[in-house]
Amino acid sequence: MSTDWAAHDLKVQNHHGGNLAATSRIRHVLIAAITAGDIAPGARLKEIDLGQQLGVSRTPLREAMSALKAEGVLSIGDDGGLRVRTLDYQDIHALYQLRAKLESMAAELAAAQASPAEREFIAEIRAKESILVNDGINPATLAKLNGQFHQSIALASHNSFLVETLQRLSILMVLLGPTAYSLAERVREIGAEHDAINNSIQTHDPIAAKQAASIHLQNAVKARLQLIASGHKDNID
Amino acid sequence: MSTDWAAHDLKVQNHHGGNLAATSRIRHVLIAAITAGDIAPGARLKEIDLGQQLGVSRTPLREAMSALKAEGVLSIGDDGGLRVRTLDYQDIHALYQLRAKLESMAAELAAAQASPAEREFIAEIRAKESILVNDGINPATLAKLNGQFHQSIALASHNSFLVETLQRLSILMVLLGPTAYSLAERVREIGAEHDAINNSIQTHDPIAAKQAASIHLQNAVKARLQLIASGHKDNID
DNA sequence: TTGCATACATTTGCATACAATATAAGAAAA
DNA sequence: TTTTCTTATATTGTATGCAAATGTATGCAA
Repeated sequence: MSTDWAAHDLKVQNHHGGNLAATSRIRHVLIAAITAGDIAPGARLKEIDLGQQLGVSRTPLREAMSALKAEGVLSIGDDGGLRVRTLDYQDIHALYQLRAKLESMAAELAAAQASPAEREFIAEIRAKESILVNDGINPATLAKLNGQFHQSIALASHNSFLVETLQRLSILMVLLGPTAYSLAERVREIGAEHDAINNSIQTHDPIAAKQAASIHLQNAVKARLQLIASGHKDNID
Repeated sequence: MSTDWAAHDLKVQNHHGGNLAATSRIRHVLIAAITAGDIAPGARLKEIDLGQQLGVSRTPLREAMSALKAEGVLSIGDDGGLRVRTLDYQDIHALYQLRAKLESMAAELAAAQASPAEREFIAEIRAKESILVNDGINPATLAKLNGQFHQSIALASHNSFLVETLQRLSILMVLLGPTAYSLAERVREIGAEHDAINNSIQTHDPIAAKQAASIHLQNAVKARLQLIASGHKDNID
């Protein structure tokens, strides 16, 4: 395996005082590496190797892994070693099923009680996304914007635990493989579905929003299953 | 503050191989201490003191705290110190709102697709609970059985992420204070509500199960708010 | 060849030591 | 008295070393 994925650094987003450096950074780097496919699900993470590649000692590394284990990203395999969690067919269904329920709940609540500023914010993200789609921007950018769209809706639900939970589930999505706004066809569909959600929110229609989000996720899992079946491998919404 | 809560030990429930000793144990002890009210929300956790009381060094302690932070039980306060998370009025609403959605989802799925064995298991727990209620058993035992009831339903949903998420939320419930099956009146109501859920599951009626679970949680939050208003302090379902 | 046992190597778990940073207290100057 | 600078102390962050546990390989015997 190449060792260059340690290059997944990023400005340490330490807004006020938090756990500035290592532990938090390691967590992000590991997630990034998994997202990029540099570390595959099932791969065993050995503390010493990992520490050397990341340039940190085992102590903060273990803390990061402890957190990731709690989040369900890592798990202890049959051999006792810590591994990247693997999702089987049933897990994929379960994950999407739960996300569908929660995303539609978020959309419903957002449509009912988002503030004007929040509605505008959601609309702006959707507009940006729409433009980028037409420009044929790279998948990674679209995936990021997609995440922002969903998160802005979650935030507008004004339910912090819903936000946390969806955040957690979206991290688990990386276990399905690299994101794939690479299928032009599906990209268009996603745009239309996002539009439906956004419109419902803008018109204060909770029922429609809930419905639209539900359909969106239903199509997402369908697309995912197609990808799996075709062995094509790639992550969609 | 008394230091005797370190006595919250417990047989190391290490069924196959897990993290037998310190890190895992610390996590449980801390949760138990918070549940019992020995450590109040908002309290700052200082590594050295804590380590001495628990008889462990800071390293495993930090790992446990790192995990609890990821789970949302602990959070970093304004001063940068790690504290037990405090829930404000809105948080309580949000927590119950999310639980309501997920518990009803679990009940719905369980009613639709639980195996015969799973249905029997759920019914047995309910029966046990019913007997204990009539015997006037202590609140702690009832709370434990209540947890088993809800968990057995979650498991019967056959959605592992739903199980994980509900598990996580139920841990956060400890932040609301000590459990309170101490209100005789509410105990009876809970029994009736559990019966409704159980019956719907036994008769394979997903819609009724969903409805019953939803009502159950709605009443739970109402009871909780009453407790808060009366300053009576005590945890209900 | 298969099963088992023992020895070896690897890896994790924990503790201690060290470093850096934040906090509080106190003294000096305005 | 108030403010600020300094110093001391408390607390968290990181590294390393050691011990225990666990997986793995090798060899022997059936």
